Amino acid sequence: MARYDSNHKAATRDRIIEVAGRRLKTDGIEGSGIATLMQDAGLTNGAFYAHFASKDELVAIAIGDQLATQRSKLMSMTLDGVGIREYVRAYLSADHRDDLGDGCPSAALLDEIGRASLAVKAAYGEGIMAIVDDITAFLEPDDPPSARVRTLGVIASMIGTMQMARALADPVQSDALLEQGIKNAIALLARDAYTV
Amino acid sequence: MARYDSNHKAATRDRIIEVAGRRLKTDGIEGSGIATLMQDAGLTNGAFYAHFASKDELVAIAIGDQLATQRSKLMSMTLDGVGIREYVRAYLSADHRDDLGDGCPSAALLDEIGRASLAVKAAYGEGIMAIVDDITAFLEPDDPPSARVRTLGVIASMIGTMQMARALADPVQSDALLEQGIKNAIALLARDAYTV
DNA sequence: TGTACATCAGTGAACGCGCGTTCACTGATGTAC
DNA sequence: TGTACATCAGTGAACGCGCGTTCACTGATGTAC
Repeated sequence: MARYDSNHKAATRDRIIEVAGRRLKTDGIEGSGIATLMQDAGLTNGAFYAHFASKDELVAIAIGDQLATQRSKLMSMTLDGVGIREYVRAYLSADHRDDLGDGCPSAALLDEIGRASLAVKAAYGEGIMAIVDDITAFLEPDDPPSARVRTLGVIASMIGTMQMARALADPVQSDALLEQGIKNAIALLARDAYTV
Repeated sequence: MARYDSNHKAATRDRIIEVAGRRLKTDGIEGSGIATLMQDAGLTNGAFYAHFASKDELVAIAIGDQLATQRSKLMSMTLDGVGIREYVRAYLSADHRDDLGDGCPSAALLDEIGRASLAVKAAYGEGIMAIVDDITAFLEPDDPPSARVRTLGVIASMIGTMQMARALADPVQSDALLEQGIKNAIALLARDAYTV
């Protein structure tokens, strides 16, 4: 193979992490094999261990990367009262429901993360809490200790709604649930913002 | 092997379904192998196909059975305003979070169900909707078409909260989230019951 | 009453396959002389 | 300028293992005569 410029290997590693994030969300952690992940990145299975110590390490990194991507997308929006409602509507949309690969890693993987290694859970916890902190800073700049957990509660509610919408085979029920989920999230956010 | 009385085989089948439900919730669908499931039931792998056509068939049946069990437990309670709050508190408790095997199949498996076969999703949809209908009949006996989806929304919210509580490695955050989830579920129920 | 046979739930070895992981090797390039 | 060697990202075959599934067989019992 060719000799590459100094950042080639790092770029390859980043590419693996990115395509792995997508594949994990589509097929699940246990449903995604090393050979498939590497093929997605245009490589063969053997090269994997030149970049990562184990599948578990990649899973932790890829989940952290997915959350970081979600976070920066979120931070590029204006999260005032209007912006947050827009975000809720986009999150609980049929488009998001039907697009696992581009979607939220929590909705795609949360119960598997609960069963995963401590390393994966730690990476997930850090990533989701960074998002929670950012949103909370927008919603309640005074940031009382209880504000973070209220934000987290709304997020958890939205994740459960999306998972349920994906599990229901009946599209009418699924669509109706998403609509209801939007109302619920907005109600909880209002409650959070204006009552203690 | 012995010749058994007429209901022996049906009893064995029921036992497999029951232990499979527990194992699936603990280890996930992809994480549970036939050999392990049969060992749990005190049998060897080969006997599996005398009872079920495939792993997928058992998964669909076991998930349906888990939901039916949950339903009958729920129906043995008085689901008035007080009873439903009690149920929410029991659902979003640390005990439930730490006991996968005896717990809610939705919280344990919902994202995997979303990726599963149509047969599994259909079994899940029927089971969860039966529960939703029962609860709705208690909460809003007039049963307007929108009442079911409001009940489903609260359930989905509780499921997401439980999954998040299980994914967080930090017990302080996890406990706080459960507390918040109880408040949220009760708020959504009140909203559902008294506003349109 | 005693013997031969049918029944059938369950056994356990085997099938091909994909898993995570290892490793000897490749081959295009940069460097040394 | 031309040749020999070092580098190293990536290849692809192989490892032992567990997967879902198949199947010839077991062996305790009930039935037939």
